[in-house]
Order: sequence, then C-alpha cells, then structure tokens
Amino acid sequence: MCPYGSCCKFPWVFPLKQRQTSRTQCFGPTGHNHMHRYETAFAAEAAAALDLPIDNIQGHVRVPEPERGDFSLPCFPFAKALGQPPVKIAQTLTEKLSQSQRFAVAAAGPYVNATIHPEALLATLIPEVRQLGDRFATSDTGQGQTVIIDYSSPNIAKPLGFHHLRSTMIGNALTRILGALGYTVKGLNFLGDWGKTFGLLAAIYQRKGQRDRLEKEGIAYLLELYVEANREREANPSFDDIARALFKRMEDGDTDALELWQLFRDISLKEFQRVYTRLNVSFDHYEGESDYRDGMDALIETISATAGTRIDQGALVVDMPYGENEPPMMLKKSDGATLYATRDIAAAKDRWQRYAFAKSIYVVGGEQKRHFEQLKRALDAMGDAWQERMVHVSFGRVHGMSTRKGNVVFLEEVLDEAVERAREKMTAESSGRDIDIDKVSEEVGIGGIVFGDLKNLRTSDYNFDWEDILNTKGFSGICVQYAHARCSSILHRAGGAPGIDAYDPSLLVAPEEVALVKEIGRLPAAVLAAAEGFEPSRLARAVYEVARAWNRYQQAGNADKTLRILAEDDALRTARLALVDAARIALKQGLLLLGVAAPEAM
RNA sequence: GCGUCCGUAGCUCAGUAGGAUAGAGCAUCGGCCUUCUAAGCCGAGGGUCACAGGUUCGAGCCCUGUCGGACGUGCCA
Repeated sequence: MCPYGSCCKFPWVFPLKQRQTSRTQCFGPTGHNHMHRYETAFAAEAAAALDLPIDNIQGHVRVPEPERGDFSLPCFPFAKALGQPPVKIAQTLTEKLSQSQRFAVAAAGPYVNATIHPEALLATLIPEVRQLGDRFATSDTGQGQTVIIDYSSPNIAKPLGFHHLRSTMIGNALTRILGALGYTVKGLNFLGDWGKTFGLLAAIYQRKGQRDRLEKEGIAYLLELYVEANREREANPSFDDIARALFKRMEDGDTDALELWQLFRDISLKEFQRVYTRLNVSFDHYEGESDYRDGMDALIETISATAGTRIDQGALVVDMPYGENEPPMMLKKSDGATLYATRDIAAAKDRWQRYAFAKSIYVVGGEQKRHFEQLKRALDAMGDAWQERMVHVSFGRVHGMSTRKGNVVFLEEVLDEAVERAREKMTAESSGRDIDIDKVSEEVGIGGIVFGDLKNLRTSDYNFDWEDILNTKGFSGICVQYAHARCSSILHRAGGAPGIDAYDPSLLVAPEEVALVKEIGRLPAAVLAAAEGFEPSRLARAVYEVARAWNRYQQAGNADKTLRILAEDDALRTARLALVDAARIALKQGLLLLGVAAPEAM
C-alpha cells in the first residue's frame, strides 16, 4: 500500500489539459511503482520540514541530471511564503533532512538535491519486479471501465500504405497499455467501406474490369482500377456522375451494385488481415461505415428533432452554432446521398449504447481534427453529454512517401525490406547460436519498424526516409530487443534465474547496477504517462533508457572483469543474475506493451 | 484570406507544470572485442532554441508581432 496519502482512481475522466492531480497519485493498490513512491516520499519529507502542504511541494520536484541525484527541489517558489531567500531555504531544508532514512540530501545554491540510499531500493524493487513478472508495471486502476479504441480503420480497395502504420500501431499500443491498467478495452477497426469511392470503383469495373485479374491479383488490381477511375474522372467529368449514381444505387439497395461492393470488400479485408497478423495486431470487431447505411433516415429525423437541421445550398446540415467561416456539418448532399459525418454520428451513438464507455478513442490523423470537433459538438447539441468521453487521438502526417512506385510506399514493402536486412545481419553474425532465423528476423525487422514509429511523439509529422526507417542503431527497437536478448542469453548460460529471495542485495554496489535498477523502477510511471496522454512514445523512451542502462552495465564487465555478471563468487553471481532477470522482465514488458516482439536470442 | 499546429546541433527529433551548464540518435573524428552476442560501450567536436519585443527572481516553454512551413477551410473519407 502506498504510505503517503490515499491511492486514487486513475485520473482521466477529465480533459487531458487539466493534469494537476496526476503527480500526487499512487498507482493502484499494489503500489508497485518504486521510483514514484520515492519521489512522493521526498516531497513528503520536504513538506514536513518546511511545514508546507505536500501539494505545494510535489509539483516542483524535478528529475535532474544523474550526477546531481535522483530528485531535485528548486526553492524559489517558497521564498514568498516563508519570507526567506531561496538559498537560505535550501540550506535549512538540507539540514533538516540530513537525518533522512531514505535520501542523501545536499544543497546546491537554491536547489536541494536528493539521492536515494540504494540499499532499500535494491532490496525491494528487484524481488518485487521478479515476483510480478508479466504483471510488472500493470495495475487494476481501470477495473470495471470500458474503453473502446477505433484504430487502423483503412479505406478498402487500396493496399495498406506506410502511413497506415501510425494509426494501427498507436492504437495497438494504447490497447495493450490500457489493458495493462485494468481497463476493458475493445479494439474496433472501422473500415472506410462506404461512399462515393465505391461508386467510382464499380463504374470503372463495369466498364473494363477483368474478373480473372481481380481474383488473381486482388487488392493490387483494385488499386490499379482506382487510379484509372480517377484518371477517367479528370478526363471526362460525366464519369463522375455515373459513379455518383452508382453509389446512390448501392445506398438504395441495388443487388447487383452491392454484390460488386461486397467482392471488393472481401478481397481487401483478406489482404489487411494478413498484414495485421504480421504486425501482431488484432481487433475485437471489424466494422464499417456500411453497417450504418440503413438507419440514416431515422437518425436524421432524430437529429432534426434535437439539434435541428436545415437546408443550406441544397444540402442538409446540422443546425448548430458554428464559428466564423466554418463550414457546416453536412448530413446529406444535394442529391440526397449521406456523407461520412452522418454515419459517424450513427456509429458514435451505437458505440455508446453498446458499451457505455469510459472513453471512446479515435486514433485518426490530424487532418480530421475539425471533423471530430464537429462530431462532438453535434452530439452535444443533440443532448448526448457523453460526447465528452470521446477523444480524438490525432497524429502527424508522414511526408515524402512517393519514393518508389506510384504515390505511396506500401506497408508490406517496408516490412519486407526490414525483415530482409535483419536476416542478412543475423546470418552474418549469429553463427554458432541456436536461432530460428526466419522467426527472429521477422520479429526484429518488424519490431524495428513498429518501435521506430512509436518512438515519435504522435502529433508530430515525420518524413519517410528508407535509411532512417530501417536504421537499427541507437534509439531503436533493435537496441531494446538486443538488450532483452542479451539478458535472456546470460540467464540461459547461467542455467536459469536464481530464486526470488535467494540473493544478497548489498552485493550490488556498482554505479551501473544502481542506475539500472532506477531505470527499471521508472517504467510503471512511464506506462501510466503513456496512457494518460495517449502517448506510447513515453513508454518507448523509458524502455529505451532501461536498455541503455543495461548495455552500460553489461559492457562495464568487458572493461572491468570484476563487474562481470557471471562472477566466480556464487553469492555475487546470484545477486547479479537477480538484477539481470529484473531487467529482462522490464524490457520484455515494455516491448510487449508497445506491441513489439521480445526475442530471447538474436 | 481565415483557422489549427509547428520552427531546438549538419540531419531526425526529445525537452514533461517556467527552474541549474538545453539533451538523445544519425552523420563526422578518436578509443574499446583471445574470456557473459560490438545490432553494444566510452570520449570529442557541433546551438544567437526562426526573428523582434513583452511578462517574470528566472523563458526553448507564457503573451504580442514578423518571417517560414504543414494541415484544414461544404456536396471525398
């Protein structure tokens, strides 16, 4: 149990911008969050010494550069309340905390720096992590609450492009992360399978489509048709009218038109699922806009009766307040066909009825920001206050993807290239080791791509660059996987990990050992931060830091033989192996929550 | 034009709530493998945080303006 203040519910049924409470929270009844617990302890000790409320202190605690310590407290903010200069406060505080059981405290000008006495940390964290195993960094704070995540959601009839990776992997990581925090998570793949595009596709297919090519080439042929349809449309504007009419026939339930649509859909879905399998991504439900094609009239009636609708330039729009120069939310085009906005309202209401969600997350690109704002506003105008629980988790664009054939880089093309490189590397270097090259090169190649995506802040754009995407050095998934493989390999060589309590923590005194333990202890807070901000990169960075700390420790044994993990001395070896096992668990858990495989050898 | 977001090392990006000497990776240069897998480790160089004002004890971060970029701006999704 957390000794400092009461444990609280996971924060988030309030907007992200209000993050005032997150720092003071404990992470679930098991309290397995050591570094955060120490931070709270430091704030509590400082608060007691200064006779100020802990809430005034905790927000100011920083993590400084490692040489300065583990936590740092600038004293400027208290100068006014205490009527003393910051430097004086820092001195007084340092004197009062000199007897601290947990920290070595030192004043540095107006700052107070605290370094954890490592003994207790080493004695408790390592067995705790090992005891928890695959429950490390999880909690049950979300228990009883359902979160639905709409992600990937490609349009059918086009292969997955590299840019689809973002929604797919961010959504997948959030699914895993929120699941680890105890939420009931439902992953939805909401296919763009309805709309004028399919009228366009059907029109071109009726004109020149070849059934045998469609069956043989699948989605690649659909793409070719799509490109041709667009060419035709530019050359001949009346083709657009034909397409529109054809889609209207689909909406009206015309069997022939629908049969063609169904065929396109089946072919696309089969292709998508093959890629999802490679990415180790799965959904609870495949749905699509087409699921909502029937209820449109009733829905529009409801909207008219609540928010209100009006005819604007021949189209039906939602009658609600708009900003200046803002286009209205359109429900029906002037030809009477519905638009995606209408179907999104239907889907949102349906999801609320099915799940009564705590959060409904849409992992969709930033281009659709206004659409989601309008969607929420329209629902609000209809009296659906639960729209506050909907979150648009937007992400940045991928630029510069027209490098190879055509206009997009296909996702599988990138995956294949990465897997091939991993295979070459392993074939060249792993002789003598017992490795399933096929399996591991797939895990390493794809893991590198996935991690490479997730390490970026989700809102920033990024440039597609083959060399950059396939880079396996430095801050990459490979580095983390490699660290995990090395931990596993050393444990294997030692004949397995020691018993959980069969080690003497006082033998772990090297700075590299203490540093590694601290990085492991920071992981749970990173999982929580990732969930809170819907930001997997928080976790990616934290797990990379664990890998670096591990690599430093492991390499230290090369320069200094007394630091070798497999030491001659039994007790020393056992203690070090316990640490390696804890590191292994942390690395594996971090990778898994990001949706990246953790091979045991590479 | 208007709206939203962005501008940090040669390149790609972090920088958490305004706090110490602005950090990583790539690239460059220099070290480290007869002993736990070098996809690694250590070190060096590299910055007017776009520009100009303002608020503050303190600004990469907050405010205003300028320049530059991305996205959006009704019958696509």
